[in-house]
Amino acid sequence: MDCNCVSDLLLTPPVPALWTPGFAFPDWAYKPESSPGSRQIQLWHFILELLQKEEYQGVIAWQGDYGEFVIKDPDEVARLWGIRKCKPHMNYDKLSRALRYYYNKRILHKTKGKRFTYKFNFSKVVLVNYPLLDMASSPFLLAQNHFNGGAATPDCSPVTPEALQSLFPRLPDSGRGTSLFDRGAGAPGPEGDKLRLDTFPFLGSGTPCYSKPPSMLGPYPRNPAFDYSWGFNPYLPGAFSLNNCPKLPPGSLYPSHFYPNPLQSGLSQLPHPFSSLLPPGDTAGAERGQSGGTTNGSAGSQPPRLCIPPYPGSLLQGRTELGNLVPGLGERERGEANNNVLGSGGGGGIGMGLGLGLGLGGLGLGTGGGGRQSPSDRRGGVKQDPESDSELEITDLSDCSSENENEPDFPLAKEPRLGGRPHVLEAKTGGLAGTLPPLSSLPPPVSPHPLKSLVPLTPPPPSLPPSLSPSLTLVDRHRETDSLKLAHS
DNA sequence: CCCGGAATCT
DNA sequence: AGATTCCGGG
Repeated sequence: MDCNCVSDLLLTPPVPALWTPGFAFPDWAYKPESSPGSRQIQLWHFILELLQKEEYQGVIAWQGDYGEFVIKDPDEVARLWGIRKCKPHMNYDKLSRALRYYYNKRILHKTKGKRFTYKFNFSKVVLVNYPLLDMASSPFLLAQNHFNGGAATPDCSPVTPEALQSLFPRLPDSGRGTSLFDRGAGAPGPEGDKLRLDTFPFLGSGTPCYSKPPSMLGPYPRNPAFDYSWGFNPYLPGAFSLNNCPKLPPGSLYPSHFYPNPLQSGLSQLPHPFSSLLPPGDTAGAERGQSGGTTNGSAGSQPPRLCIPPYPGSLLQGRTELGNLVPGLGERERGEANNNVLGSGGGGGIGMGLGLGLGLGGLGLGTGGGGRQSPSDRRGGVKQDPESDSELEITDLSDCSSENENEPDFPLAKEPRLGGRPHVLEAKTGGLAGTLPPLSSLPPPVSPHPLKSLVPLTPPPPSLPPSLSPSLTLVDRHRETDSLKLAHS
């Protein structure tokens, strides 16, 4: 409280009246402000956040295996983290300690032999946020799950970041530079929503395939298992089903209050996946282009949200599995218990998929103008120049109470040492590579996964671009993971 | 760098 | 609980 960090501000979403705490991260993963105790963003969220922002590609980026990322600039990451947490004395050593802290939780593990390289266990990450998700139901997760032969290796049974990104995709044009600390601006205007609706007839204002989250329908216990702060609740009937879609009033498909995102400064910045369909120039935030991000994100409008009704085509046409799942929700427990889901692939739901495969891979980064403006770019600057940080918007620590630390000063603009540490993957990142975790390393498809038949192959609506064909992407990705799996064996 | 124990803080 | 801080050790 004493720390009026940017993060604090950002983590305080304009919670609409309809908002209930029902949709939030599990407690251990994220404490919304309303909840007692720590409300700070967690490190791994922050990491994901950074990874997601194109402007931080120079600092941290996906690299190597699925889920693997490299901290290209440890000091910078630490600095950003320190800023976020109002810990001026944060450094990589401490940060890495905190990362190590995740090993036990199996959210992260270290890629041995590669400095500054860690790997997300996306299965865990997903589970954390979608604890009820039956891994057996997701081709991605399933394939990934087989990765380790179902063994309970503490190591990776990672869901591909790709899969994760299908859930929480990084906006291909994230180059518009919503800053990590800019939460408000660039909210998808009505235009954007409209467009999306237009693009997806099934989402059309006339027939919004959305149903109210349980929390909206009535009170339910605040069970972490029900928390979906990333905005998309796979367990919502409307999420997966084309049927039984209670209609919302026109225009209410993306009501900001419907899926307000508590992770305001974090994953909430994840854009609507469909926004990648927006024609260039349309998007609300497009104006930012090269400005290198916003200066302050209080546009007053709603923050960008992730309201993802997964693409229905990739879902079972029926509601069945979910229908079966949902009633059992209450019995599920939280946290680690959900790890079981990983191994308990067995009989579970079938082919309900995650509604992923939005074909992001086919979309250009379109990050439009300006090229990216990695914070590390300023490494060419001078250390003593406090201004050099201003372009980051993150660096304003004036709000940071220095009660904790008697020394108020952050190591402001760090000494740019572009040549200092090895900058991995600097060249390769032409466009999309920076946005998506590397897929290129994957071997070519080998053979269809036997379970492929479980994947709904419903053809996409005609209006859908080919790249969005879920049947294609799903299968393809399935193959990818499959072949990857083979490669590992 | 990386690891993990321990004390401490919030 | 989730860090943060410190630290000895590899």
